[in-house]
Amino acid sequence: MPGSPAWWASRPPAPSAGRRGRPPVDVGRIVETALKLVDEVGVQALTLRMLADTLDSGTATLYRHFAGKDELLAYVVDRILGEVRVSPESLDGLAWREAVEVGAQAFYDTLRRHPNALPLLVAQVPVGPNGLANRERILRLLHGFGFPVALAARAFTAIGHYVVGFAIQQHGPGAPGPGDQPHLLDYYRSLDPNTYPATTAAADDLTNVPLQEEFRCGLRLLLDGLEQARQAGEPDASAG
Amino acid sequence: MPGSPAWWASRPPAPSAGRRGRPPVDVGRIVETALKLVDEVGVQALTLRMLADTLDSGTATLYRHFAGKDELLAYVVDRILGEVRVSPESLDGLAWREAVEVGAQAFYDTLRRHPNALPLLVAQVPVGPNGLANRERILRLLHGFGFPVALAARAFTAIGHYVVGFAIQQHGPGAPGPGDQPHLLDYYRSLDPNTYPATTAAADDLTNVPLQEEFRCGLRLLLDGLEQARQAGEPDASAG
DNA sequence: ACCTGAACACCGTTCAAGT
DNA sequence: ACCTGAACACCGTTCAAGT
Repeated sequence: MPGSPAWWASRPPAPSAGRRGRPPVDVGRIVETALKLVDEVGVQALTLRMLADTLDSGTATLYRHFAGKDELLAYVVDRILGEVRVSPESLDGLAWREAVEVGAQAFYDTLRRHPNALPLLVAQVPVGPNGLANRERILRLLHGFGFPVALAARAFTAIGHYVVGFAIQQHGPGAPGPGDQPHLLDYYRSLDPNTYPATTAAADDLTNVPLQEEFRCGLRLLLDGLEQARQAGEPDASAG
Repeated sequence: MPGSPAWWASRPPAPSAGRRGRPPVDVGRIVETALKLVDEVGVQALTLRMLADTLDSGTATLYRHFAGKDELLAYVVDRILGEVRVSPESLDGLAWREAVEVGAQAFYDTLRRHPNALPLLVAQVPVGPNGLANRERILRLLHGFGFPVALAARAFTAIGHYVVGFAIQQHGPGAPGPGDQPHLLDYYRSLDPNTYPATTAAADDLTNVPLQEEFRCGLRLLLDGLEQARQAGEPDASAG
């Protein structure tokens, strides 16, 4: 089912109203609660039993709204992508690079709010409504600034990869938290300088860089390359 | 344990020789077999029972060599990173961009050989011996071409993100295989052109691009940006 | 001293029995 | 007609009992 986008359109029947005074168990509340639990305990620790208990329900009930855990998690991903909000007015008068930076920053900020959910965002192409809407917005922006269709598509992919890749390495589960940061630095420094001279020399730069700065620095590198390709006027100007 | 690099140095005692005619169950053979199974059935489907059966052993035996499944999988990751081999002679006389392209291509080719293992490479900073060696090699190369230490570190991170991000979206589990490709294209085309004009217009470019070409195109965008930063002479030339 | 069968406390998923 | 308790076939991990 995941990997195929068709399932997104075929939703189960509308949920019934809640009874016995409990709030109704509808798709929206399940997804909202699942995201809250993922934020709290992580993707790996989330179980359907835990989710059902939090909803004052049973695991079997969840299967009346979703085909399985994977489908539920796909809805959680789209729920997160819905948080990426950039008001059109805030982009007025900006050059394409600045506008894309605002969008990438908003995406990055959203991902930072849900670090435990990051593993969910890497394994699939998001085909939910919010994922589609975000992509549509960026593609239109780039077209408006003269990007050929093919280059705009590649730019979107490259920028998306960069943001998610950066976020997961810096904030994903397993990434060193503020408390572990010195340990990772110590680890790099403890390596034999004769065997790893470049790594030990760059130890500080591999661990101690302010995140916001490093995020923008790498993003600008990517945008610099895109600007060159745009000016060249065709997507494959630098190839062959 | 994952996320902290210290465990890598503390290995369990050397394994005993095999008995009863079976091949010995040592760390190397466990990791090799685990990688083979991951390649065949995927990360999600790999179970310790399956691994133990393949090794003609029991699950409890695995815990004499690894602290748990996570640690075993970290060894599998480093085993994969050991496949990235670039002979120093093949880089002779190349400009830094060409040399980095060769390295990134070798990394990408290795990942393509193990598409089912890709989810393992995104959630952690590889601190195993092969991961360290690869990073050391690239950092030294960049230093040799005049990259300041900080810029070289960021370049390595950015390029690594790009390669893994590209590979997982194109080849990871859940990504559309050759058989699903037309379905994804049809899905994009089936969207309402009034709601998603840019997405439907770019449908072909989002699904039908030759992979090798798209990989190099995006990589070159990144390298273009890095070249500008290098010429500017300092890592934060474009910032503030 | 080293190995491991069998158990433990779970997990996602299903379905027959309830209301 | 809709919901769900209880079961099913697993999972990663542990430890007492074997050699």
